[in-house]
Amino acid sequence: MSKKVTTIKDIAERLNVSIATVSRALRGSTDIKRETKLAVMEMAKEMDYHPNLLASSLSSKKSKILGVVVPTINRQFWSNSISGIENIAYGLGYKVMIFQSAESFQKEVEIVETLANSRVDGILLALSKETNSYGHIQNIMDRGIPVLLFERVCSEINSSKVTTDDLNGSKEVVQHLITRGKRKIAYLSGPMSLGVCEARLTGYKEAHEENRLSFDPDLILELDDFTYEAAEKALKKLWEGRTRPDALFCFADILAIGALEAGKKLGIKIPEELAIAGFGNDDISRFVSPSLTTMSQPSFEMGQLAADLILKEINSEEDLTEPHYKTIKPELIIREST
Amino acid sequence: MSKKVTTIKDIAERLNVSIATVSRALRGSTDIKRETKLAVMEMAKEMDYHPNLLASSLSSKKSKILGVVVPTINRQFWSNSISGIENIAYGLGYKVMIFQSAESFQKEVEIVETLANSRVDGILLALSKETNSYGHIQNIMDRGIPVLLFERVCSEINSSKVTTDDLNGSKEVVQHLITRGKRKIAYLSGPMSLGVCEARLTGYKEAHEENRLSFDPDLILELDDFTYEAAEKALKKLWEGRTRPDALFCFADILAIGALEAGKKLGIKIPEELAIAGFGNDDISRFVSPSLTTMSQPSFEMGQLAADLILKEINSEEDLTEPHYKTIKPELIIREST
DNA sequence: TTGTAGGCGTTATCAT
DNA sequence: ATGATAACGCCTACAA
Repeated sequence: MSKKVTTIKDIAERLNVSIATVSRALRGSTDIKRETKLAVMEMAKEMDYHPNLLASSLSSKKSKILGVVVPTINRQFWSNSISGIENIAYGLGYKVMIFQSAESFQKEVEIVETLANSRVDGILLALSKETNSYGHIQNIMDRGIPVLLFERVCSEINSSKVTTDDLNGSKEVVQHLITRGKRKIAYLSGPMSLGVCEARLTGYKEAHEENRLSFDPDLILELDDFTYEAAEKALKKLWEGRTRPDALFCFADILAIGALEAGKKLGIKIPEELAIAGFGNDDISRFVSPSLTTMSQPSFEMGQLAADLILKEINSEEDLTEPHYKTIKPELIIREST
Repeated sequence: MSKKVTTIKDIAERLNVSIATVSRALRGSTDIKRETKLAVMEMAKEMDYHPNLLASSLSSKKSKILGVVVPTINRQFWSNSISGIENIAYGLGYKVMIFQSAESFQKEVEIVETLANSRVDGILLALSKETNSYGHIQNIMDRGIPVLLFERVCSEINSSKVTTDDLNGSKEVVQHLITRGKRKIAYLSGPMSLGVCEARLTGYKEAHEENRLSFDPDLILELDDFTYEAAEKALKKLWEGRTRPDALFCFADILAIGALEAGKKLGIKIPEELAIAGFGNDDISRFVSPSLTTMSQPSFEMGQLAADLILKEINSEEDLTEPHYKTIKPELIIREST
């Protein structure tokens, strides 16, 4: 009993009209008689008709699907952004296909290719930390697929972009630490290949310059993994290093919390001996003790903005739309750890 | 300069072979001469050919896409499960389309319909908390689409299922609290419409029965929202209620942590005056203070298992495969809060 | 091993 | 307002 799936053709036959008419009626085309339209819709229901989106997409060359690529959905920033993207997309009739690159360049390349081959209408992408060549992205853009880079962007690609104001955000945190009287501020960074990391380093430097302070390059550590363990190791290294820091600014809350816990284990007084600040304002940051000072990134809104931008691009007639750049300001949340 | 996209037809023409040959060569069919195969692949590269997955799916009636529906990807349990699903699916050449029902029945219905219309090869679904009728699911199953329910399941649907052993897990936690000398154990539950919540309540009851203890129904609170705020309110209510609890078992870590923080604010000594236990072992649970006793759910593995099961179902010849039920045991993690 | 030809289910372009 | 009919790009018997 392989239940025959009804198609518009079946409906057309039963109604003695052409399949074109059925197609039009079903999609609410204007130039169609009220009665036929109703008849079609009724028959569709009666015959338990369900449109085949594949066929529709193939024919119309529009899939109504947005592809999203993030390093992982397991971190709050990313899952929040995705929610924001979905929120906007869904309202406009778009579906979202989500992929995780797991910080692997190879996987990112595969995913992007798959997405393109699936004929998604647009791709929202946050680069993996391994990514430092961009041919795969340029490729799909050349194929005519709109791309928007968000949060993890690069200057080599001329697409629309949505980013955090990392430079000023970072500067603000460091300024805050300086104001608190700290003078040996360490920076626990991610890999500098990431523009975000670099931008935050620049903010760190500018804050020092503006206060006519120098800083010890030894206090800048580049971590490969965003894990508690990596942060713990880094803290120990810093604490035993030639210049013992009196403050620690971390690239992400997860690192800050790893360091904070490690610091507590070592008996370091926080914030007196060592002030700690993070970036991201993950849920968890308000619950650790001492609670964590951090920059709040409006991740949900960033997702919304990104989706909004790319959808506008997709639905704009002209092929020649200039890429849009949007930067969102993070907000300093001062808590006990500083 | 609308760049013409090359198709297998173009390749065929350039090579003076038939479309069928090209199609076969590209998909590594066995009965094809080595040389022609190589020639085709070379030409494909030269002409910058990219397969159109839409067309392929339409024709083959296989999309190689799995649909996943969860309440939200913002909670660790769900994002971890999804990672597990993706992990397995990706390895077998399947893509994953992720949707969030946002706990809305209406949205769940729409999503399921969309997924079915997109001709996904299978759907992995965790019910929204609003869902208490299941016609939309039965429908797509009748349409021949494999469905697997995970974590949030129901007995009304006869599909494969992957669940946590909620009953025994819950019983174990409560037993643990009893062993600690607690006798007035409150249960902060989600809506009882969810099978998970009910199962954990049963575990709660059984633990009491096995210890020949009675419990006060007033100590069982049903929350609608999984938020810190909801938990805070609930705790206050319990604390001022007619029976003041000496322990609190929460349906999810997020509730436990909300209660824990609220308790601290009220000056309640944890665990002496009030022991608190959660469920899920979110990252955050080890960082709150006192750190949280909780049941660890292997969410990633559950996702893997779920994907594995449904993919087996999809790729099994017979249409008549019996649904599989798998239950995964959670593990008690004892920390300071009890 | 390769070619022919008829789908797959819609949309879109011309006519009428 | 409706109908024919050709795409859309690929797959797959069936033939050769």
